[in-house]
Amino acid sequence: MISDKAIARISLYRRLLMDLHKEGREAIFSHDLAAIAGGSAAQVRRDLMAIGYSGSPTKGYIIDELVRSISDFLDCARHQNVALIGIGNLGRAILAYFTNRRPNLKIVAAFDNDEHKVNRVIHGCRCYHTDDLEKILQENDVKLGILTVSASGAQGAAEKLVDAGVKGILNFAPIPLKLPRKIYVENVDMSASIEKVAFFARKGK
Amino acid sequence: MISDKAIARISLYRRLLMDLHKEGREAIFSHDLAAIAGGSAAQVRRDLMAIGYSGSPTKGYIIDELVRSISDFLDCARHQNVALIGIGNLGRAILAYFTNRRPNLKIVAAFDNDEHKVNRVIHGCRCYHTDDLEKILQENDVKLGILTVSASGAQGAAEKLVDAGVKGILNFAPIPLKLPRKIYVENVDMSASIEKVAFFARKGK
DNA sequence: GATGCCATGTGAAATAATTCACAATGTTAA
DNA sequence: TTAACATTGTGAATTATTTCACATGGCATC
Ligand SMILES: NC(=O)c1ccc[n+]([C@@H]2O[C@H](COP(=O)([O-])OP(=O)(O)OC[C@H]3O[C@@H](n4cnc5c(N)ncnc54)[C@H](O)[C@@H]3O)[C@@H](O)[C@H]2O)c1
Ligand SMILES: NC(=O)c1ccc[n+]([C@@H]2O[C@H](COP(=O)([O-])OP(=O)(O)OC[C@H]3O[C@@H](n4cnc5c(N)ncnc54)[C@H](O)[C@@H]3O)[C@@H](O)[C@H]2O)c1
Repeated sequence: MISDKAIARISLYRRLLMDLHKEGREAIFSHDLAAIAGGSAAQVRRDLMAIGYSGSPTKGYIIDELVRSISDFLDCARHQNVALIGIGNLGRAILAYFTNRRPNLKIVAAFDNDEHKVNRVIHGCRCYHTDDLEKILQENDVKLGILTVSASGAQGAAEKLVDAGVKGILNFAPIPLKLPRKIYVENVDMSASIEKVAFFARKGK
Repeated sequence: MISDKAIARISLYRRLLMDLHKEGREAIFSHDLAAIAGGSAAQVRRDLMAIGYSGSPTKGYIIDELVRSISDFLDCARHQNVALIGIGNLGRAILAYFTNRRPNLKIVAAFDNDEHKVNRVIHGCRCYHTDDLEKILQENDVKLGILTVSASGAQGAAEKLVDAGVKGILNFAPIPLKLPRKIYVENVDMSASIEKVAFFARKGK
């Protein structure tokens, strides 16, 4: 099985390649992509090996073909719907950002338990009360969730998502979730990130 | 040298331990902390070995002592000032969040190149024009930066930070920065994170 | 049409991270 | 007092990830 680090890099490659493609660039060598992505050429080649795309030793990788290969590998055939739980500061920022960005992943519904936030439309996304979560998720075939509720609500909200059939969660709350093993959870721990920066900026890596 | 993954976990341990301390808990065993933090007992013990704190085989780790040990290890003696560049949706969410949260890391100034955003005070933080960045950072002895500008502005803004003496950057822009090796950069790539979730939720890990 | 050049793809080696497993230790209970 | 017990700290083993290094092959140049 491919590592999650590799998937993150491949996702980054795609984004960078799409930019290059827009600028009219047609092909790229592993060491150039590595320089742009901040890795090594060997690592780029290994990652691309995993997705089963072959470049040519003389031209390198043909950018539009490679982007397509990455998409075949990463994306689901049909697009996947995403729910966002917790329409606070961070949740709204994420809503604004993801709107019309990745065609393959679409935030189709947002939830909060604060009455002031439900029944509004924020950045084109309808907001519901968490009480309606299971119903709305099943209506929209949602299998992915982004969790941006406060720490105290995170575990409960995550369980609601799982009960509603969600298979993967991107968790921004600063606590680990206890969920069945089969649910894939990715934690984004910004507090740890800034502390890492403070530590290594001081001590050197 | 200690790994950056270990630092992230240690930062998480501290947060969890502080919560437990508030709830009145006095001591904890490695396997209990592991269960809460979502890791293995052996890993907890290894991590704590790195910071030089020893528990007792019968009581486990004394929580307030351990928190102090972690802080001695992670934190700078004096608190460290942080600058935030890019007062957009994400920047404001981060400002709101970090205000009065970590006493040791304080966002003391925010910057943007949009005239509408400068000279305001957002969540208690004064906003300046990026033209004044170097001056303000040196006046406030800022060595850390959080970068939340749009992708197109990220490289330039990062260079401004480095010129102003910043040693570590937490980068939310979706492109890798090209900076001198000695600058520590931590990238938070939310797009890659959600694509990871989509991938592994579908394929299984 | 040979030759040199350069980049790919990939086994193998190296390095990094995690887990195993157990001696050492202090506590409790008989 | 002593035996049984649970947990720590840590060398060693294991597993994961990255890097090395080179055979292979296409293309330009002579
Ligand atoms: N904003 C940041 O920069 C930042 C940084 C690090 C971590 N986080 C974490 O991200 C999460 C969100 O942060 P934020 O700044 O947006 O917080 P916030 O307080 O602005 O928003 C939290 C939202 O969650 C809602 N909520 C709380 N409990 C809920 C529940 N059980 N069900 C449904 N909705 C619920 C609240 O009504 C609120 O709208 C928090 O867990 C926070 O710790 C945020
Ligand atoms: N919001 C999210 O959920 C999210 C998710 C993933 C990545 N990001 C990334 O985080 C960054 C910020 O996202 P956002 O949603 O806050 O965007 P935003 O457009 O709301 O804010 C960007 C801010 O940066 C400022 N800016 C642009 N160029 C600048 C420069 N050279 N100097 C100073 N200020 C400058 C703009 O004036 C604006 O205020 C972007 O790079 C985005 O790609 C955001």
